Amino acid sequence: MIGGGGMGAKATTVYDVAEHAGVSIATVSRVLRRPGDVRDSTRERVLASVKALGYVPSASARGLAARRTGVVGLFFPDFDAMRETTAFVPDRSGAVPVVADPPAEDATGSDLLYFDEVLRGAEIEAWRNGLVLLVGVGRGEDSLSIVSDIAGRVDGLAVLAGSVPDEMLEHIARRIPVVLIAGPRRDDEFDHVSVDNRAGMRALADHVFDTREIDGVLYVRGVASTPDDAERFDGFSEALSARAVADRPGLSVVSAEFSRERARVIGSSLASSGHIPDAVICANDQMALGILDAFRDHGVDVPRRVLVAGFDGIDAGRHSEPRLTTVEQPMEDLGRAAVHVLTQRLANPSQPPVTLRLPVKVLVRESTTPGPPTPRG
Amino acid sequence: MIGGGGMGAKATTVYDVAEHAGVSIATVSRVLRRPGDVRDSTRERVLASVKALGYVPSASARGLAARRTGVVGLFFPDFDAMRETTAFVPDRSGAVPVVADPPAEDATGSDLLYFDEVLRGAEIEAWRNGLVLLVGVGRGEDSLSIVSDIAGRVDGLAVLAGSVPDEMLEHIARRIPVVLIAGPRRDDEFDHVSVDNRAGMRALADHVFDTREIDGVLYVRGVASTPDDAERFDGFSEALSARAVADRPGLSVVSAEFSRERARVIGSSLASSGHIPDAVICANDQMALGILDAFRDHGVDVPRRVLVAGFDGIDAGRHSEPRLTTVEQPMEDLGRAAVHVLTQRLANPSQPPVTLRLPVKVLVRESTTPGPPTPRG
DNA sequence: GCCCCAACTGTATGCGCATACATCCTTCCC
DNA sequence: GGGAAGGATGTATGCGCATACAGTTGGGGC
Repeated sequence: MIGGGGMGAKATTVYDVAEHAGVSIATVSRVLRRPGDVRDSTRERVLASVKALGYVPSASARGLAARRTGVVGLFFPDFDAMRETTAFVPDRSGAVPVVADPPAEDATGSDLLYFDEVLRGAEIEAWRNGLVLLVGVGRGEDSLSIVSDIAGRVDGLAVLAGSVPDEMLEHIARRIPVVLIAGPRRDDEFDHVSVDNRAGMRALADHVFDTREIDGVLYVRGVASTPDDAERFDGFSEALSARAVADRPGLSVVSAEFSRERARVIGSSLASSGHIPDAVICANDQMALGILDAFRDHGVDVPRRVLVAGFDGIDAGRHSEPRLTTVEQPMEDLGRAAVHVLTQRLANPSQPPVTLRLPVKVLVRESTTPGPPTPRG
Repeated sequence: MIGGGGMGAKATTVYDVAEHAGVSIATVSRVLRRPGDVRDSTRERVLASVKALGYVPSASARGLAARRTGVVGLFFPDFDAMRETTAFVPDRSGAVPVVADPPAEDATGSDLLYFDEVLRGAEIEAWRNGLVLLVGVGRGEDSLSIVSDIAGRVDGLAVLAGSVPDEMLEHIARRIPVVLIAGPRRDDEFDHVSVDNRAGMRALADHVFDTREIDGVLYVRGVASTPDDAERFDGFSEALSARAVADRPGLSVVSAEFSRERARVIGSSLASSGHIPDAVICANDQMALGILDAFRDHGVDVPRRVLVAGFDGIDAGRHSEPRLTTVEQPMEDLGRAAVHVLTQRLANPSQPPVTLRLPVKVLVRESTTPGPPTPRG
């Protein structure tokens, strides 16, 4: 029986293959690990036995003996954690519903897409180095045991900064190399990979201020305790103070905690109070989209009445009306860079801590481009 | 030194912890595996040593001893394989480019997004079962060794149907359970998880034919050798033959191999020849988008002159002009179902092969909705 | 005060493979 | 044809943990 997989009859091992091929287990092992060390005729005989017996080497045993697993881990929190608490129940109904699907603005929760790209990059770079990628998603209180579990399975671990307490990171780092993704440069011994939040926001703000005369600007912060938010705000402040006092815009700052909905509320009260600034710059795209939502609802013309810009380069920003000017982060490269740094450290454990700053790019779109609107399509 | 991770000084083991805590390794193991079996005072002492020494259990050793890894694998091919052959080279330039980002139709290559959702579902279901997810992406000729490698690391493997030769699957299945995703019901011993392609396309075609009088219809196939394509075509044929001969549309069939570009070429020649059917139904969204591209270029009005529909529910179809009517596949549920089935089989290896058919949904959008165009935004 | 049982803890072993080292077999050269 | 230098293969061991089983301890009942 083919589908019986591994249970019941125990899986075949090197010993089985060795006996079947009439060689020692060392030879079997060599055929699989360093085929060149084995005579052609022997190798073929062993491979025939491997096929005949359906032999697949146990990575556990291999990892134990070789003291390395060939796996790198990627860990990030699931901001959307509470979404799926239900057990999976197969639905066997046969009817196919036919429903109208009216145009709607993009759903939120695009954080996951963010990770998807990082993950893809990590997988690519892992593959290029002959490694396999293990993904771990932290959910609530289990997070700690999950990271630890994963740490035991891999040769190196990439962790989204802030998703794991420092204490745990240090614990893990005593066993394997750890690289932090999207974290700030900190005064620690970890390797880091991140984007240049400060320079990106600086460039974005400069662009907005250069587009036309801005008397008042609103900066919408995210969660102030996060490094990303802090760095972006620094970049913004820098742009502001770089301008001559004469044409330096008046500044208001408010926080919407990276939430589209909260930003929408803020935008609404702004619009209905009539105190609309000349530009709104947000620490991420979700909040910028929330601002756009509110302004559209209140008939506030973007970009003619007010310029709006975000940060991240999420997909939804390419489909909004108007399309959103933003700072594009190289998500996939973040993932690649993380694994890249891990392999470097694995190859050379004693090298000093590395910090990679990936460059970003300002994408100018209609939300900060006054003038004749670009025709769609 | 914290960042030194695992190299050089060898990682701490149960033996170290046991000695530090003044107990035997069995007790250390029990503290981690079945805390209830150990006296409170002992447990606390051991845990203190674990923390003090930075102990993280080796999953390799654990897996070897316990004969299970606690990992499930997900394997799929990278259709976009040749994209990233370059090594990752960190870019350290400090300048932030500011570039205009004109509206553009979505890039292709959305296949990956397809997998992203499956992956997410698989991860969720794995987590719910106390498992970890290992992802493998097949690329070219390495694919075979990659699958085999992964098979050695996991307790069960979910594989996208068609991405691995049957021979290899059977080989692997002698060691661990294998579930095929999106494959057809076949006469084999594997477990299967797929969507109801036939019923979905049947419902889609019925919808199109019911929308208004269709005299001539073009069906655009994908790669005819794939099960998905075959099942969808069956569903389409079924819808056709279910109609009274009197109002059964004339049929043309052509293949664009699931490619947007090829479909665009087909659409162009159609438009310039003047032989435009009343409806075009495509075996996937990418091809439907290609048709839309061509018709737009040639000024053919969709949906007034011709109805167009696709299959898959990819994101780009929600942003096209007009938006694309399609059959939405529950990608995430596919991933969840696959892992669900795996856990079932792991729990009960002797159960008969399972086939799960997930329901689909027809999303009716403007590409098949004649009448006043829905205002955007 | 003694015995028995339950709750703990320790000892010993094997999981399946990689690999250092020993052994045996070829070739090749003088 | 003898021997040396590799080349090919076999032998023995340990990787770190889970666990069956043996051993120890502490109470409780009589």
